[in-house]
Amino acid sequence: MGRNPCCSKDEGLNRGAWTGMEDKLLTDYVKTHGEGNWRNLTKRAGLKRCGKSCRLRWLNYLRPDIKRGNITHDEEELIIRLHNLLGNRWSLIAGRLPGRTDNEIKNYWNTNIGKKLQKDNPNSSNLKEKKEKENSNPKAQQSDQHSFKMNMNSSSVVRTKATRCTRVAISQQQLKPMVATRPISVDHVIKDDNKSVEPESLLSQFASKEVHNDDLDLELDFKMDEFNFFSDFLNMDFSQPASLENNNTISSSYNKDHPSPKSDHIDDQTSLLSDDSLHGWDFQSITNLTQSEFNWV
DNA sequence: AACCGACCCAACCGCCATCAC
DNA sequence: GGTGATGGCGGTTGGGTCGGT
Repeated sequence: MGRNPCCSKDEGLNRGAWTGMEDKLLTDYVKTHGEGNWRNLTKRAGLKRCGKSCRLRWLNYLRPDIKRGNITHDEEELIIRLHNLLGNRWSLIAGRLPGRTDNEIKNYWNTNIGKKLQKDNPNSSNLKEKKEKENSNPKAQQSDQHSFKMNMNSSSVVRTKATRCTRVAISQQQLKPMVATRPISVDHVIKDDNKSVEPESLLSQFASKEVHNDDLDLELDFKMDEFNFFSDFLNMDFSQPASLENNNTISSSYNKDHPSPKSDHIDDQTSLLSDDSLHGWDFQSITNLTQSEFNWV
């Protein structure tokens, strides 16, 4: 059971389509006070709407930077590429299409692209049929889930569930080549005996081969903001057609309109994903990383 | 003109993650 | 660590519109 809805139906709140007056109240309020604190906003702005509804209305409709309608052929192609890569991660896809909202892209996919693709590939059963099949045959469902897991190895879809990871258990053999090739920021390192070790000391030990076999299975606290490979990856400019081609190798430059989070290690952001700097960080690396024997804690 | 089904899309719902206490 | 509040996300719904008969 989940939580109760944020606004119950008997609170006397308005529902359904928004009126022009409501839009104006919301727009004026957000322009004056900024986004956020949506629940309080409804009272302060004098709106009889639940906060969630206000947030959605603002994000999907009232925001000044929103493009509406007329999704271009280029945008459609980009959506297809991104969907192929990310699956139904509409917010991530929308993040790569300036002015487009996740809701709009989701609707566009469901009403246009999805059907188009289904026409092109009539063998793929539709969603309803799939669900009915699952309901009538739970074993087949389990099997499907199993094959899905197995197929993750070969799938091009990157599962991007936004989960913060601050700790990873890692063995010396695994860490050593990483340290040798990439700068990794480490807050502190805990050895098996629970004694903390200064990272610089550890790295220099690696460099001088002073770490012995009994130092295996270290636990690191990464500064994940700096170890930002996945966010770097997701911030790539996929609008460059070459981005997803070239067989598993990323060859795009950064989208300069959407710079990546700060990195202390990379001086020139725009060159981070250039051919040279990407050496060793291609799709195969992602696969290797996710399939590695790290114990993501 | 009236009916009906298909389509579109704004809005809603339920769940999850995170944060503050 | 537990709990409630809040924001964010993806899936789904339902009302309006359009086109065909």
